[in-house]
Amino acid sequence: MVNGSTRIRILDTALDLFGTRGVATVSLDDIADAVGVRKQTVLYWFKSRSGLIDAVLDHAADELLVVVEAAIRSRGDEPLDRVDAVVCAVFRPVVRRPALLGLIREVTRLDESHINHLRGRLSAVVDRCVSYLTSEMEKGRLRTCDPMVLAGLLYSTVSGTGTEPIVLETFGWEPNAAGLRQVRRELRGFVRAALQPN
Amino acid sequence: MVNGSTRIRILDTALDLFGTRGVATVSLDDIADAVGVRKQTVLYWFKSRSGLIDAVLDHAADELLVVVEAAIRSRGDEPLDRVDAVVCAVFRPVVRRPALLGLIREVTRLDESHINHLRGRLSAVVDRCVSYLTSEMEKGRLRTCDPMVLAGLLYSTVSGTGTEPIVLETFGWEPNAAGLRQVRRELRGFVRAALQPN
DNA sequence: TCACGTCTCTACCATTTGGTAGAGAAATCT
DNA sequence: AGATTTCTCTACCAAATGGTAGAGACGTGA
Repeated sequence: MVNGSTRIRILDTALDLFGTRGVATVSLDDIADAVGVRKQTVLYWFKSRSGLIDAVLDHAADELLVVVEAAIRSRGDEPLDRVDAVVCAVFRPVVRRPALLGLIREVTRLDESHINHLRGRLSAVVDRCVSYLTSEMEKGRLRTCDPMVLAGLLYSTVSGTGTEPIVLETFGWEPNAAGLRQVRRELRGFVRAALQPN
Repeated sequence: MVNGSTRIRILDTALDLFGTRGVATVSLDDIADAVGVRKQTVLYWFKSRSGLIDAVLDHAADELLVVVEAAIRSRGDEPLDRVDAVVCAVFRPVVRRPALLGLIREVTRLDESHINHLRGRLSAVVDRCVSYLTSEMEKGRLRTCDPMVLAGLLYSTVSGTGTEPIVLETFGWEPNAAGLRQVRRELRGFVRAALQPN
């Protein structure tokens, strides 16, 4: 494979389009146009639309895993700081690559097969997060509650904030760099308050 | 209009399908089949697909407004209780009519015109929520922060929890009545902790 | 030079989509 | 009864979709 760049450009472009506009509304022609190529070129690199979707999900999961893994290892021992680091890490793609979380959220609209595909890729991180929260709760360093559900709540809060700028605008928020920093600051405070022990 | 039932059945069915499967993936034929009628009957009642979407959004906004308004008036003076009542109220459709919040969330995937349509219907409640949070913060009865962003965060958390059962399942959650009660309990605790003053 | 694998193209197809035209049944009004 | 309105139907259509078939351009190795 001498020239891998076309394949990667297709993958990147598809991720952006799927994540921002929704998988269902993006056709192979849309992707091909955005890459500057014909639809048949897309079908040369990926055997079908469904295959492309799986490949894009893999691509997204890879990006996300790297980000989260790095954040979990980053800061000191205090769990509130560590969760805070993950929140910041997951929030970064919100600014730099808004499509990423948007695509993960698309999972609710996909076929069973694609759902399972993505789930397989993400389950390791999810398990690690849950067991981490569990152990910190047992030590009394986080508010005691169901760690599984808490992990889901944290995900919903961060992902919802990041993927629904339109909704935030309805609440009066302004979509610029200062606004994003403001949202991130509030988000961190919100999560920190929600996890505080006792 | 002697027989309004067909129109209403179409509206109800479309709300369910749009909300659970996503607006883009549901065709007029799908809706007609589910109602037990031909596509042309749908187009008799609604002048176009776009018109149907707006009508369904109105329908959803109406349902949601009633629920929220009632909850806001319900309990005593304490803001944590009142927010709790709204959380419970918004969570109820999650169980009884999962499509409702799912449809609201679809707003990020819609055209500008539909977005503005829905926004117009919801802005009154949003404004009321924000000004309520503001006044309670000034009285020191809620954790002080940006009330607009907080309102958005609350929405994201509740709506994300309610519309992404698939994600919650990835976190190990079990999709049955007991599981839902569990999620609601954790959600209320989470929000309460996040809003506690100081 | 020739053969071969890589990469993108044009041309085409079957299906599905939103939408139009207009007929027919049935209730309602005069 | 006759006329009109309400409601649903069959029969189409043009455009867009995912996908197939196969040719041509291009570089590489023998």
